[in-house]
Amino acid sequence: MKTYFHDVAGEYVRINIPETDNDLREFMQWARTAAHRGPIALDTETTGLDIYSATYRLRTVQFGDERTAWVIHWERGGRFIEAALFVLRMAPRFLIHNAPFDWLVLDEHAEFALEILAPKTVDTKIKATLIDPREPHKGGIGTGLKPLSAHYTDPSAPDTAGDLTEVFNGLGFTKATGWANIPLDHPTYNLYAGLDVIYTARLDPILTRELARLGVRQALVDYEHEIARMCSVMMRAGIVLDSEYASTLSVTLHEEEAKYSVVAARYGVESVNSGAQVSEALLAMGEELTQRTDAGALKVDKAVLLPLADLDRDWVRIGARDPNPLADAVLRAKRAGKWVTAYADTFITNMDANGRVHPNIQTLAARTGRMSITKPALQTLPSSDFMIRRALLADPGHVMVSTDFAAVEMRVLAALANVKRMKQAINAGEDLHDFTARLVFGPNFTKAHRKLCKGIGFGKVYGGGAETIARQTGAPIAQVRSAIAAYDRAYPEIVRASKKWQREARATGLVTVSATGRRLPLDRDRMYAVVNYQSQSAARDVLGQAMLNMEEAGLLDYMKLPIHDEVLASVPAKEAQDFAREFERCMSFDLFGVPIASEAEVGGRSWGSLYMKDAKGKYLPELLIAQDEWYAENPQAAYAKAA
DNA sequence: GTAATCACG
DNA sequence: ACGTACGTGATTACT
Repeated sequence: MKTYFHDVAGEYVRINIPETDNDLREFMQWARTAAHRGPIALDTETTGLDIYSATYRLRTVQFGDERTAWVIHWERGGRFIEAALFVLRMAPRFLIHNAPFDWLVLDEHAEFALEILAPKTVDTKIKATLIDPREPHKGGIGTGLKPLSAHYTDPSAPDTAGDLTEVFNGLGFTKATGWANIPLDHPTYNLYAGLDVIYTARLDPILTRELARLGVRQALVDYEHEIARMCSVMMRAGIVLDSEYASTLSVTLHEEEAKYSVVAARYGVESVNSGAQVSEALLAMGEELTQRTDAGALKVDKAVLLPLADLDRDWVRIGARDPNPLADAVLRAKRAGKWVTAYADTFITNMDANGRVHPNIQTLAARTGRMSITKPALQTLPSSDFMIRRALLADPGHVMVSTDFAAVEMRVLAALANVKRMKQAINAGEDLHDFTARLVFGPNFTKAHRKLCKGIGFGKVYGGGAETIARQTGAPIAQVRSAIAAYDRAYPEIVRASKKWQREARATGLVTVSATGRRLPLDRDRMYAVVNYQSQSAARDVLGQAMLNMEEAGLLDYMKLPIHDEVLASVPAKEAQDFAREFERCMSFDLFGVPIASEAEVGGRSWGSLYMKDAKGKYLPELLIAQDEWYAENPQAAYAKAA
C-alpha cells in the first residue's frame, strides 16, 4: 500500500493506494464499515471528457469519507476492478460531485448501469447549485469542487484539476494529453484523485445544513436528481448522425464561405470576421455607419449589414436600394463559416464509433435553472433553414416528434401573478394577443395592434422598456408608451407582482424564490429582471414536471433533447401518432388555474424534416421527399402533410 | 482574457 | 426618481 497524508482544514487526512490483494481486502473491509456509517464519496479519473471516443479509458475509481480516501487503479484490471465493483454494488449511498459524468463513465467503461448507481447517488453539485447557481465570475460561490471547498470547508483547498495541468507540462504533456498519459503511480495525480473524494465527503453535510437553513425543500433536491438521471439516459443514447450528409454539408459550406470571402477580399477585407476591417471598407465605399458597440467600435452586425445589402430579416431582396456587394458577401461568408464550424464540423468531431453524437446536457446551467446543451450546442441550431438539423436522425425505424408548449412563459406569468383577465382568456381558449389587443385598442384593433401587444407581452416577460419594444415591433414610441400604460391597466397584477417580488428579494438578500422553492439570485442594478427570472424559472419547472410525466408514461427511452419549451423524441414510425398524443398529454396540465398546453408535430427520419416549410409554415412535399428518407419511402405522407 | 458576433428559446 | 429586453454556447479577432 502506498499512503499519502495531506492537510485538509487543519486536519491530517490519509490517501491510500492499494497495490496488493491484501491492500484491496483492507479497502473492502473499510468500505463495509464506512457504508454503515453513511454515504461513500465516489469519483473517477479518466483519459478526458469525451466519454464515447474510441480511445477513452477509465483510469482510477476513488472512494472515501471525510478522513480517508482510496484510489483504486482500475486500469490495472483483475482484482482492482473486482474490488471497485464490489464496493459499487455493496454500498447503498454514494456522494458524487457532478454525478452525471461519473454515472456515464461507469456505465460505459465499467459496465455499471446508471440505472443502478443513480438512485443511490446524492450529487453535491446539484445541492450547491440550488444554494447559489452562479459561477464566481458572475458573483456567485461557484459550482466546481474547488471553489465550493474553498468557500465552505478549506480556504487552502488546492485546485486539483488546475494544478495537474502544471504537472502535465512538467512531464512533457499538455492539458489535453496529460490525463491519458500521466503515469498511474504519479504521486500528485494519486494525491489529488484522493483529495477530491475527501472534499466531496466534507462538502455534503455542510450543503445539507445550508439547504435546511435556507428553507430549500428536500423535494426540490430529489426532483433535480430525477431530472439529472433522465438527462443522463438521453446523453447515453445520443442521436444518430447522418455522417455522409454532414460531410457533404461541411464541404458545401466551406466552399460557400470561401466563395464570398473572395468577394470580400476585392474590397480590401482580408477577414470577414474582423469588424474593424469590414467597417473601414464600408466607410470607404461611402456607406454611413452610425450604431456603436458597447466598447465604442462601429457596429457591423447582421442587423446593420442586412439593410445595406437590401435584404430583409429573411434575407429576401427589399428593392429599396442598390445592394452593397461587400455587405452581402460578408453576411453570406460569415453565416456559412459559422454554420460549418459551430454545427456541421462539430457534429462530425463529436461522433462516436456507432455514428452517434452524445450531447452534454447540463440540467441546471442558467441561474434561472434552465438547462443547456453543449458539444454540440443542440439547443441553438438554425431554425430558419432545415439544412443543419437535417444531419440528425431518429433511431433506425423511427421518426422525429417534436412537442412544444404553447406560449408557456406568458401562461406561466399569468399563473404566477394570478392575472385575472389573462387567465379567463386562456381558459376560454382565446388567442391571447387578440384578446389583449381588444382590451388595449378596442374591438376594431388591427394586425399592427396585435403585433404591438405581442411585443409588449414579450417586454413583460423579459423586462424590456418602451424603446426596445418600439425597436422590435416597429411601432412609434408614443404609441408604444400609451399602449404599455393601457396594458398595465388591463393586467394590473403583473405590475403588482413585480413590485412584490422585488420587495421580497430585497428582504432576503437579493434572492427571489420561485414557486418550486428555487433560489434565483438577482443583480442589485437589474431588479426589474425579477419578472423574467420568475417566468423563466417556472417554465423550466413546467418542462421538468412534463419530463417526470414522460418517464411515468414509459417515454424516457424515446426522448432525445429538452429544448426549454420543447421535447424532441424519436419514436417508432408506425406508432408515431399515438406517441405524439402521449407526449402532448405529458406536456398538458393545470398550473394554478392556467392550462399549460402543448402541440406535437410528427416528422420523418431527420430532425430537419420538421423545418422543411415555406415562409407561411406550410410543409414542402417535394423537399420532404428529396431530403428525408422516410418521406422518400412514404411520399403520400409528404403530400398529406402539405394539404 | 475581452469584445463582438451569431445561433437558439 | 427613472428606466433597463432575459437566459444560454461557440467562434474569431485582437490585446
